[in-house]
Amino acid sequence: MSGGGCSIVWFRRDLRVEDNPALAAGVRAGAVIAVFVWAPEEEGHYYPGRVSRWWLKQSLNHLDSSLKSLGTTLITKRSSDSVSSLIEIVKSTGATQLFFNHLYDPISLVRDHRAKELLTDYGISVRSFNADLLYEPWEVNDDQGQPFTVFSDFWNRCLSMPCDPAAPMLPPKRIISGVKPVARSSNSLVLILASELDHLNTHLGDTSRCPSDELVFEDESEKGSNALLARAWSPGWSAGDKALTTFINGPLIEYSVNRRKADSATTSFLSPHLHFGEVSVRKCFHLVRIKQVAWGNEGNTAGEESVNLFLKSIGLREYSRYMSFNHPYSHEKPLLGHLKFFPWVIDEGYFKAWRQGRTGYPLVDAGMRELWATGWLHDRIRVVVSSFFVKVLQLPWRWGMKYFWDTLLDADLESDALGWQYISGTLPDGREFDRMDNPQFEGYKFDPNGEYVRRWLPELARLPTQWVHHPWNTPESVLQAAGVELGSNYPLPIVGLEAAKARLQEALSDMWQQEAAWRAAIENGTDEGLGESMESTPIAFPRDIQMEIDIEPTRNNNNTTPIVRHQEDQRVPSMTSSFLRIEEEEESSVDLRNSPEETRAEVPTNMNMGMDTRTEEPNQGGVQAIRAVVNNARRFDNFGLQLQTADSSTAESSSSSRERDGGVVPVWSPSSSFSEQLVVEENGIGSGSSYLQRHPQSHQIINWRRLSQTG
DNA sequence: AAAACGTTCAC
DNA sequence: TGAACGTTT
Repeated sequence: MSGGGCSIVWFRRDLRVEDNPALAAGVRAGAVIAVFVWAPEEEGHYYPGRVSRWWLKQSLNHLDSSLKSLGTTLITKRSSDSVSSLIEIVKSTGATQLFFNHLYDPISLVRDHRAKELLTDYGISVRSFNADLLYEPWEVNDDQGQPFTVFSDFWNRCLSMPCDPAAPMLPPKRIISGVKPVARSSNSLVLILASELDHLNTHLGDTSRCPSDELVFEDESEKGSNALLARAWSPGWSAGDKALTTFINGPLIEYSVNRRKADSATTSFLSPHLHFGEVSVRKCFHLVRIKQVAWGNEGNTAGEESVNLFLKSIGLREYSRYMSFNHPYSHEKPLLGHLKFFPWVIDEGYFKAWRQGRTGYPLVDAGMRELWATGWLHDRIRVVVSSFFVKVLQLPWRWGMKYFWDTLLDADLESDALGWQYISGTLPDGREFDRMDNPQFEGYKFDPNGEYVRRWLPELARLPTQWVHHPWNTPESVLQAAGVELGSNYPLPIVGLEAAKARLQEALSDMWQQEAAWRAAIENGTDEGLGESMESTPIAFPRDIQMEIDIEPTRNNNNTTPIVRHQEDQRVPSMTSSFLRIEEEEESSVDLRNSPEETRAEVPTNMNMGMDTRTEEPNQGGVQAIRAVVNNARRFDNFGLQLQTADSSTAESSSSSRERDGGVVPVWSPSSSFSEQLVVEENGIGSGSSYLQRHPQSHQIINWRRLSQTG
């Protein structure tokens, strides 16, 4: 035991006892205080949605009972500031160490770093681990030591790393509790236990001074809907483990064949378990690999192919963290900068029709109804509905992403950001913006027999398969026989595909013009005005959208209102009933104002940072993370919460490294004034030349495709 | 056996 | 749309 004190194991999205390095370290170090802090206000816009909160609640209960059977309990805290809560726990328990596992979203990057700094200052020994990824983002680089910019290259490298991902660890056999159990009711057994523990560990902390808060994850209105979820899903790590085994021994082998069916029960259904870290990705990877080898030996190529495909989806999850780490704005800003100039259609009516599954395109509508009803959507259908959203309706992608966030059971900021950016054509390897998918064709591809559509759109149930994916040009007699009355029973398409295509072309040429003008303005050094106006005109978003599907049919299909476009990437709509109200100014102030180089923030310019990656130095992404966080900090400031990073609008980042299982983890610390040079200098590289000078293309829109080809 | 042609699927 | 793969000539 080190130092006689006990350690805090801070659980977050790693709600498992198996293969949990932070927990293992805590157990190794002695007595453990397991803690979960619920501070959703820290997430800003991304207050978790109803179904996601439901899952979390179940998962925490499950973890608590697992911990209890191992000898301790989960202390839960309600907080508006995780780090302060940790400090309070330290004070009340006398803990001397803190262990936690890494997260990679921008808010976590900074929050966790702040936790490290403050608690270290407090004399606490802090260590953090990788529990969420096969490899840490900073471990995967190209031959020049730069982060990859396309998925396939990234994933190929992951699969050919010199070391295999760490083998999963076994769960601890027993945990010595760092807190004395408190007798909530007068339970003599608990008291006996407590005295026993006292006997064993005289230095133990005292939970009576560190009681758990009751965490509230649902309000009365949500309880009914949540009750249904339990029929279909079992949150918690052991159910996740079971799901993993079931999948690997069953549907995995057919994965490649079945993946095109919209409603097949052949996906892994692991995503919510993975989101909350109930299932270890590494364990998943190793088990799947074992199967792959076995099938390889048998010459089962279909099985091998399935494994490759499944691993690829694991890879995309990895890549989403990788992107988030390297480009922390990717959940709110397009990575290819020109999309900033796309004239999105601001039409709440379209948005509502999409959410309610009343667009007039059966496959899209079926998907949206399923999402609303169940919190689940097959991966293929996610692509269909989001592509429709962006290309046909041309609604701002972040509205759609936010809706996914609010409604998906496996809502995951990093994965969803990657998905939507991919769909929106804002990634170098994403699909082209001007390619429009046809929901009718996709319908026959993914739902050839119309079963999926009929399940979720009962009004079309009697339509013959031949017509079920395009009721708009179905003969009147057939419609009548099927009891479909277009425009009342089921809507006509709210936007015709041909019209949408024309509109898209127009919008794109508009976008390129704007982009060219912007670029010209920059070259003339007069970008201030344009940039300023761009940033300062956020589009107001409807505040209280009723997400309930109202029964009244949408009759106004012939949309006569002129299309409103806006030259700005959207504010994220705030649809959840978070008490945190986001005010106008904070969103658009993704402030790129203080330093000139900030104007290229959405373009990843860190591709040719000449730094030595052997030192595992965090790249530019970390710096951007800090910026993002400073913004968030400011956001919190508006609500009277205090974050130490918030006081300066510019942040300096310095980096240092800490040991981690023999490896080195980049640690980011925001301090008083921004200087990217410092980062470089601390590396002992390229001192003197500023980041900007080394990046002449920083001010330009980079053609990523070209770049990635030549590179 | 190489080339031309068709099919499929994009993260 | 075009890269990758499979099939045909």
